[in-house]
Amino acid sequence: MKIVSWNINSLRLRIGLLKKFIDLANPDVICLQETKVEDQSFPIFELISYGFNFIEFCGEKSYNGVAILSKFPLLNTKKIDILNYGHKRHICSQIQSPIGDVTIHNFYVPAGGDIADPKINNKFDHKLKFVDWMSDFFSLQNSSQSKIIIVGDFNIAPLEHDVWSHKQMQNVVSHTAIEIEKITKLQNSLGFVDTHRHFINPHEKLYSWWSYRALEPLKSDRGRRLDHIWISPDLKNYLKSGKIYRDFRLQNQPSDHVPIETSFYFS
DNA sequence: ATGCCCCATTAAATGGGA
Repeated sequence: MKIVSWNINSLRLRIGLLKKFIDLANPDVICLQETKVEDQSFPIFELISYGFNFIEFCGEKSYNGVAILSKFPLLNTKKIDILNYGHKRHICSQIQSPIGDVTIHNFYVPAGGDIADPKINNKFDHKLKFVDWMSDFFSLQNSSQSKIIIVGDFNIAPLEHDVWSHKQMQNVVSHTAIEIEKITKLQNSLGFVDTHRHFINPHEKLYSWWSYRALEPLKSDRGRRLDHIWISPDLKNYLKSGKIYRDFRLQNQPSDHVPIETSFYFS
């Protein structure tokens, strides 16, 4: 079973690129963020005809928006308006998968604005509270609801080599100490395994996002690992591989984020 | 060295991304 997370930065603009990715990677489940499309305009039939018979989405005009595309049945879909901001930043479903029923949560964590001070920057305050909400939420999940996957654009690069320069990024939103503290607390809330770091040594640079401002993003390679696929500990034995599609940053009209993937063994 | 960008909405700016 292959699961993908991708901040696509406008689904309608990049539906062709999504199909190209599907042809290449053949994923079973795709979680999208920043779909930027209202539900009545969601290209549901186009995606069903592309092999995803089970689709759940939660969108709004211009901003945010999340979706789950699946080849396996999706049950009990929930869309939580986290902290009541009215933003479409969460959707979760139960996947009837070959490795049993798995609950998948798809998050688009707020970017947080420019200034890393919650007292003068409301967006940063929102971001910190959003991650706190996630920690509290998963702290309350009991062990009977096992097999949980959380994915999405967390907008935080937690490790030293998740950014191109740990030193120069220390005061830049996405890699500040307070954000790293919050996301580490989230990871500990349920003992989540960071699936990409499970396969790739923490001393190796690893990114999933490169600024649009870079002329040759992969050459200067000033990226950040903002996108994540985490699993509850009971899924660890199923882990097969992790992959980040770096080259997708070089496609025509790319998203600034690339697709990330985690594969699981059957049985 | 996050700077020289990109997207959606809407009609030449603006808000948001990060």
